[in-house]
Amino acid sequence: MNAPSTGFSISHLKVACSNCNLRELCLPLGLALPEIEKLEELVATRRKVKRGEALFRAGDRFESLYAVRLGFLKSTVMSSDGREQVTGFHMAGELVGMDGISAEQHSCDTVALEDTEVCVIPYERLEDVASSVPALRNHFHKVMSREIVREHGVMLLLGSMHAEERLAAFLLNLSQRFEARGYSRTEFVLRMTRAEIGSFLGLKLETVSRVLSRFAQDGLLEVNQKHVRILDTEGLRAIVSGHGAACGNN
Amino acid sequence: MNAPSTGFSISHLKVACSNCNLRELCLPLGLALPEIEKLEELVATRRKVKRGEALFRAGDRFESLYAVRLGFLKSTVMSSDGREQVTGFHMAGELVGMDGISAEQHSCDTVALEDTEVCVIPYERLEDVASSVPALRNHFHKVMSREIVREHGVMLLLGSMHAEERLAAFLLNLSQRFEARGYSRTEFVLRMTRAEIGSFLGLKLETVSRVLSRFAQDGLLEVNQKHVRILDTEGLRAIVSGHGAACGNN
DNA sequence: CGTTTCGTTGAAGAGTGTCAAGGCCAGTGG
DNA sequence: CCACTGGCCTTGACACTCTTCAACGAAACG
Repeated sequence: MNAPSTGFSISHLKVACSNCNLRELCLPLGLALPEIEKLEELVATRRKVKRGEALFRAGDRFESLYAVRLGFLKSTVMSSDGREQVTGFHMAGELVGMDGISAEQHSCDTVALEDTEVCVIPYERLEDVASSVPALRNHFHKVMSREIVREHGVMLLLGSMHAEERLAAFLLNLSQRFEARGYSRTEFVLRMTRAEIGSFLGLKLETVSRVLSRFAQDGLLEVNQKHVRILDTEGLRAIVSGHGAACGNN
Repeated sequence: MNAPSTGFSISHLKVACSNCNLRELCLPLGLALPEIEKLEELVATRRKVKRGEALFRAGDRFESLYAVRLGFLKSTVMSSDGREQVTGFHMAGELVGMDGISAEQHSCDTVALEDTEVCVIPYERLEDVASSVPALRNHFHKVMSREIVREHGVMLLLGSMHAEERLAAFLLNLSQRFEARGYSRTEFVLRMTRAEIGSFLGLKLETVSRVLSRFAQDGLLEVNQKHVRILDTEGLRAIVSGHGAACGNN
């Protein structure tokens, strides 16, 4: 029963949400012990996804949701004529796969941008457990709702912001998410390419590159390929809120 | 107990989902009678919203979801610096308010574009009923998931399409939704202004107007202010799929 | 260590936005 | 009934942002 810290048994894979350091992100607060136990039954297995591989693809039968344990992924949708759009980037503690519920098959591809590990949450079981654990059900609904709200924010960004504003908002968002996970708020590595950032932000990769260079030139940040250090968070905020702060009109 | 078909009692307002002609849109298929009864208890009241009034506003405490019975609404989000983005238009049979679940308060405004009537679905009661009626719970999850998928589509549109493609996709989407409700697929009235269309599509109202004129000139449709008649659905489809079909490259 | 992928930068051009003027329509009040 | 008003829509001219095309440099990978 008690797995030694060496060894690599199935039971070791079978997880302990209760001492997962992501539980504040994944789980509702204040679950009683019996509830946590039900929950741990829920998470059947883990799954590793190598960089470049897909966790699932559009058209795949929907069976499970996935909680990212570690790593980094992107989701993309594709139009009938082959245009691709990155709809989101996912990091530890986030839940992916909810797009699949509606049609019982996935509607987007979700691909690892670095070696990634996820907890597999069989959906049918989740439905069962959720109906008997109100706090979990509630939490699940909130997570879905939060995704809807997040996407509203992306629509605002795509629909009404300029390139510089989009990039600034994007960097601040990443910054904040890293911070919430205990990483540096100001210094991090971009797991995605310029083209992927561009796709997400509705820009071409050249524009992304140029704007990053401009930010660096203006002393807002340092960029070295994928490595970013934010020097002036407030400056970025000012850019998001209608260009440079000094510009009162608009 | 049995309300006469004349009269206008509360019980009459208290609604019968079972013979609502929108039930295919709102409800899961194949509910047994007792389940439908539970469901009818759920829908406490109706609410009328006059043109221009808000069903709810960002910041309002979240208490209920709303099923549109008749009318037309828009949802908008607003950035801290006052930019507004229309995130969706809603018509009969659609569920609105799901943005509010995550933070227990709404994060967008939802405003009637014409006199509208909604069924009020108190959320707490929905959670209760859903946990004991699997089909309903399932359906609810699907509706939320569908909203996520819809928004992915909007992100694709905003992130990677040109003005003409956006407008064509928008018109086809409306067309299809009207058809699903038994209205004409080819002839309808736009309930929103050019500015609202533009906001939704990430374009300025002038661009919307120009593109509509161009479509009319190309024989794809007739436009008369808010009245639209689609003449060439296939032509519009061709535009959505990478500009004019004849244009093989790109 | 070559090959490939990714990133940067420049110049030219297309697509939208901006500004401005005028037309159309519904509602209002004389 | 008609003139007036205000909101909405259309159209033109011009400016500007972003894309496109192209070349090159830098890092990653086998």
